[in-house]
Amino acid sequence: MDRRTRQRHAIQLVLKASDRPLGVQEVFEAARSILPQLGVATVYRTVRALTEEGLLVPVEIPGENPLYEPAGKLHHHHFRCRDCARVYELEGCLPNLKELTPPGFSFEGHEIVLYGLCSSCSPRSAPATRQRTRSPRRATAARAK
Amino acid sequence: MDRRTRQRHAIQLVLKASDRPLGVQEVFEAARSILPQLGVATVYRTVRALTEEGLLVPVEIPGENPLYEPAGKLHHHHFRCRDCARVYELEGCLPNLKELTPPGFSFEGHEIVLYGLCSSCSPRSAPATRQRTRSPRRATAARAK
DNA sequence: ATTCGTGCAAACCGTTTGCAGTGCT
DNA sequence: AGCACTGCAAACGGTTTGCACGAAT
Repeated sequence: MDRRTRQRHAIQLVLKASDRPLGVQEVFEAARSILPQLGVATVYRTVRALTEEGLLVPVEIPGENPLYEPAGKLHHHHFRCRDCARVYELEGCLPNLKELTPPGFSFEGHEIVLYGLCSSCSPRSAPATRQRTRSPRRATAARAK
Repeated sequence: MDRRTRQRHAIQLVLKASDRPLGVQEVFEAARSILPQLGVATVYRTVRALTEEGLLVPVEIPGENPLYEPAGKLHHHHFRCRDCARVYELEGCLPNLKELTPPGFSFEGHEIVLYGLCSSCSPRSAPATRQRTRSPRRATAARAK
């Protein structure tokens, strides 16, 4: 995966321009508005390649299809809005995680996901810019061999 | 879902007898040894029903198919062994989770998953009972409407 | 006797893959 | 020109669903 193609460029652009992790379908739709003839398979292949090259990091939210964000960010976790389903980046982490590890087990990594309502979807302080995304796209799909 | 059928009984039995959350496929195989004519669809339907009835709780490990465990346990999280892929129950939780919530967001829940090697798979202290499960079953599958 | 639950197979849907054509280099 | 990358469509694999049979009440 070393050539500079339009499609690869468009896909990277979309992901870099987003302030939140995106799913393959979202990337596909966004990139398609730049490059109409783009196919989904290419998005899958490219996202996978970029991930293997270390330029992209998969963000796995339990029960959902994987999202992707550009690599190189500081260690962080995510917040998922139960209303608009968007996933936001969180700052910081917790210090005592390792303490949960049972004796005899070795601790290597962790994942934390917070759930709730984002500021746009909170009943009280709904800002003017309340563009809901209402993205319920979910799908029973596979997880690769 | 109110009748006491053999299959429902077998499925509940398998899940109750396990010390760790199980996937649908695992439940299927185990229950099948009790009730050979059992079909997968029934396992899916029953597990879903039991979950909706509040008797089962789904355990979602990022990037994997959902597992299920009997409801009624104390609040806890899970540890996934990167070698044998088994998922273990952890005790306890962390107190400061809410602090990670950004201003304007409302905190409702959280999920924590630890990764590493379980005691059976740790290089040093491998106990005699080292029955590896090496379960690489993973699959690109859907997540249902 | 009813009617719910089951088993089977087809349908679904996100993801992967084979193949022939396209466009980088 | 050579070959990596793309697009298309078929293949995959876990999960769901329609339908007719079988069993619980």
